[in-house]
Amino acid sequence: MRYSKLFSPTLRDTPADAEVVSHQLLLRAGFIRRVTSGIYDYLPLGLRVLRNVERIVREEMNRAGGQELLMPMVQPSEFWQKSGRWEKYGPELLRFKDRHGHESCLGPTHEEVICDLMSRELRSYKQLPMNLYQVQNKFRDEIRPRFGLMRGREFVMKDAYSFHANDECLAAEYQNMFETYHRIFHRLGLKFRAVEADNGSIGGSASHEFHVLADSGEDLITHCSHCEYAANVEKAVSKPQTYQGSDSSLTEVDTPYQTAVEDVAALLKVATSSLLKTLIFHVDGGENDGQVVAACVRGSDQLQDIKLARALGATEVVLASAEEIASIGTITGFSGPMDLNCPVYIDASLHDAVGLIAGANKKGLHVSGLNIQRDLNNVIFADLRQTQAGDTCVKCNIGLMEMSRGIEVGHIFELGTTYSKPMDVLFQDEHGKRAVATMGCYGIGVSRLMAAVVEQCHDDAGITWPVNIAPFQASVITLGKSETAFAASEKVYQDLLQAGVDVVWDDRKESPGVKFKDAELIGIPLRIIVGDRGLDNDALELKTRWGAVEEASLADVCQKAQHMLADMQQG
RNA sequence: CGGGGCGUAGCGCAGCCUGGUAGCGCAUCUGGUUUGGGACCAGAGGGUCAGGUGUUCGAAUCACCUCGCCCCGACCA
Repeated sequence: MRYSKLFSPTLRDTPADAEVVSHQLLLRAGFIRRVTSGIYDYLPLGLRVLRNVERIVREEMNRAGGQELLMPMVQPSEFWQKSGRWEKYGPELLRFKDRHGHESCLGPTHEEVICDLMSRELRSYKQLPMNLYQVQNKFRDEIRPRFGLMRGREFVMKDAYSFHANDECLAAEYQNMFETYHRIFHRLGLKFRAVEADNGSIGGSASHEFHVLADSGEDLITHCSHCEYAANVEKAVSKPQTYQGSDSSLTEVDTPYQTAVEDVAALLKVATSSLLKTLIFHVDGGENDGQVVAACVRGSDQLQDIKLARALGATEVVLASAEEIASIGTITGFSGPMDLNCPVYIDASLHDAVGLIAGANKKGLHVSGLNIQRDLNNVIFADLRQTQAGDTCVKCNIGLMEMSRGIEVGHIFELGTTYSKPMDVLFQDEHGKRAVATMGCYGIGVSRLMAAVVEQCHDDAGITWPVNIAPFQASVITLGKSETAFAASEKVYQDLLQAGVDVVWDDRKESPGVKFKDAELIGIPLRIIVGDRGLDNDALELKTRWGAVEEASLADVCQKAQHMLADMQQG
C-alpha cells in the first residue's frame, strides 16, 4: 500500500470528548470515527487491526475444533418468547416491528438462534459434541455507552456454542475453551487474568471471565497473593479481618444530623468497623419479586448487590424509594435491623458480632451495644460483603487478597440446559431415548479487545501494536525528494511485498517529521528509512517502534527487516 | 432515570457576561521555497454559531423549549 493513497486521517489534537487513551489514540490515528452514540466506523487501518485480531481468534477456535458459521443479526421475537427472555432481557434488547407488524429484535447474543437451528438439525448423539462459532456484530442498547470501542452499543463479538450428550463432555469442552482463550490472549501479547465469575442473567453453572489488566477497566477483580484463586468482585469470597467488639447493653445515642457511616463514626469517635450499615432494597424478579428487604454489612465493608440478588433468587436489587423505606417502619439515614417490617439479611461475617452501632429507625437516633445474636431474631445470614484488599484468601488461608481493574474481554459459561431445554434441543441417546443436549457458550469481545490492546500498548507518541495485529508490519519511509531515494524506496517496498511482508510505503510529499510522527501514532512496528544520507553510505536505518535501531545495505535491507520482524514476533 | 457541564469551520478553541451581522491555531486547496523529527512565504475555500420559539430596530450573545454529546451518580440510608 502506498501511503499517498491510504485513507488515514490522523489528528494532531485529541478530540475533547475522548476520555481513555484507547479512545483518544484510535480516533487520532484514524482507526475509527464515531457515527452516533456507541456506534463507530472502522476506517481502513482500524479494519486491518480488527481483521488481524479476528484471524488469531479464528485460528485458535478452528484449532480447538470449532466450526465457523454465521447467524443473522435480526431475530424473530418468537425465539425469545420461547426461551423466556423476551420478558426478562430488559431495554438492552432493541426491539422493533417490521412492515408487517412482526416483532423482532437485534441480536445481543445468539443462544436462541443456535438452539433453534440445533433443535431442527440435531438427531443423534453421534453428531455430538459440536462447537459452532461466529464472528459477528452484536447490538446491545447500553444505558451508557462510553470509552469508544470499550463499551459500544454495536460491537464485534466472537460467540461460540457447544452441544453435548452429557455434562462430562461439556466440562471437557469448557476446559478446552479455557485453554484456547489463554492461547488467544497470549498471542495478542496481553497481560490478562482468568477469574471466577458470576453467571448473571445468562444462567448455568461454571463461569470464568478473562480480564485484560488496565487501570481504565470497568471491572474490579480480586486475586490471592499466594495461590491461584482469582474472582470478579461480584462473586469473590474471602475472610475479612476480625473485629473485636465489646459486649454491652443496648443504648440509644443521639445523632441529630449524622446519617452517613463516616459521620456517625466521627461523632461517636469509633472506627467505621464498629458500625452496622443497613440498606433497604426493592427486589426485581424471582420468587421475591416486588418485596422490600433490608441488608446489613459492617460499616467498613461494601455491600455487593449481585450477591444479595443471588441470595434472594432475584435478577436485580435496586435501592428502595422513600415510600418503601417508610412502609417497613424506618427512615432514611437512621435505618437499623431491629423491628423492621421486612426480611432482614445480614452478612455472614457478622454472625456473632457484638457491640455494634446501628440506626435506631428513628430520626436523629442510633443504638449502640447491638449484639446480633441477643438483639435480633428471624434474620437471614448470607455472604453479602464485597471482598476488600487485605482480606484473607479462603482457598489457601495464607495469601491476602489484592485488587485490580480489568477489561472483560472474554467470558465462558457452562450453561447446562438453561436454553436447550426450553428451546427443545433434543436428540436420541445411545439407549434410543430422547435427551436434552447440554450446552456451553464462549464469548470474546473482538472490537473491545482492540481497545484493550491499545490500553496496554501505547506510549507518548502513539500506539505500539504487537507485530501480529499491527495494521502494517513495516513502513518504508522515503526522506527527501531525490530521484535516487524514491527509486531505492520503491525497490525496498517491492522486495518486501515479494517477501510477503505487510508493508506500507510512505511516498507522500511530506516533511520527515510528519512521516515519523504518523508512523509512531499509527503504531507500525518497523520503519525502514530511505534517504540520501543512508544511501550515500549504503547504510539504511531500520528502527523499531520500541526504539531499537539497526543498519543494513540496500542489498540486505529486505532480509534484515524480515529478521527483525521475526524477532519481534517472538518477543 | 437524577445531578453537572458542553454544543461556534474537519480537529482544538476564543467571542456570549456588557446584543451591532463571526474570529484564532492546526488541517484543507493554489503557487513558490523547503526535506533526517509535526517547515516557510503568499493567496484561497470552508459556518443554517445544534434546532425551534420568543424579546428586540437588530440575537452566536438575552429568555423559554427541544435535540445531541461528555462527565458524575444511580451501593454507604
